[in-house]
Amino acid sequence: MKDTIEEKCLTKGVKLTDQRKVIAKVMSEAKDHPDVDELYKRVSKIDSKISIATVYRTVKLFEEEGIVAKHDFKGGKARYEELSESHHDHLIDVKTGEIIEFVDNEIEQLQKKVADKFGYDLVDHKLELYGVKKKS
Amino acid sequence: MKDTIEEKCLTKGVKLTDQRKVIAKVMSEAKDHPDVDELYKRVSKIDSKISIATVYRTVKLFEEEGIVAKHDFKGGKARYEELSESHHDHLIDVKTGEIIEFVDNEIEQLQKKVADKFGYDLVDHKLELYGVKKKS
DNA sequence: GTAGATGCAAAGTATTTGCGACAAG
DNA sequence: CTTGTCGCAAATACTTTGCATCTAC
Repeated sequence: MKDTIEEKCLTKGVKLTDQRKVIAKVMSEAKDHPDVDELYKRVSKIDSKISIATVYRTVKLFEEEGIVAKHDFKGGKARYEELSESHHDHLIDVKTGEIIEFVDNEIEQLQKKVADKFGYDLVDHKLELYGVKKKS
Repeated sequence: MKDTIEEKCLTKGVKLTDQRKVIAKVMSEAKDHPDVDELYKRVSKIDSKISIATVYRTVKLFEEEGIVAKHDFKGGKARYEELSESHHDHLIDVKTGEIIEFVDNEIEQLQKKVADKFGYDLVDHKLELYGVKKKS
């Protein structure tokens, strides 16, 4: 049930090198949404011989295999997170950069309906809310 | 009522140079969501002396002034569109790249509700649907 | 007249890639 | 073995910037 990234690689026939294992571990443990630079820093602490090119190649590979999700939040840098079975969207605090994950099935349904209305089948979607904490 | 980009510049105290007028015109006439390269091409046809640096500087300025919207759709390049009073979201055909604009007030309301639930005031949001045309 | 805009080319970022050496299946 | 991966540095792609010149207001 708890499909780790490593297990998914085996399933999908992705060769499991030492480097990939380290990167998989780092991504699994990440509670945030790190960019490649950040991943590289964390990975380097475990194995300083891993190059940033490998990190780039690996996250791209994982993304193509549907193992991790890539986000292009504001800021130019792509950020990644492990893909779990439970889909969620993001609420981003524009002041602090903090990211809150949420799910809203009602919105999900409406999205399907909209796509349907235009004659499309939804293959993916992205919903980002940008907000500021209330005074209250 | 029909605030042109030029009029908005005057209102906001943005200096109206010849270059900016040309860029404003091109953006106003664009029915699609061009990236800077594409804008530069169109602008060049009108005045070939305008540099791409100016296009970059101008779209950035317009964005900061709230005159145009910047989108980071898949593909690395930022794409722009004139901001009209009517907000809308995007449905992107993953096969053709075609972009359909839509509005769904129900979804808009739910977004506010979600932000509210977490104690946030919504300042912006981004909703992109990616789909493929149905066989039907 | 003066603050701000432009063009050009050089400098930044973020990401990708060619290549010889190397390792997983 | 053989195919695919890695590290490295060079190359790309997109965007920003320093500086001297020019222009809208």
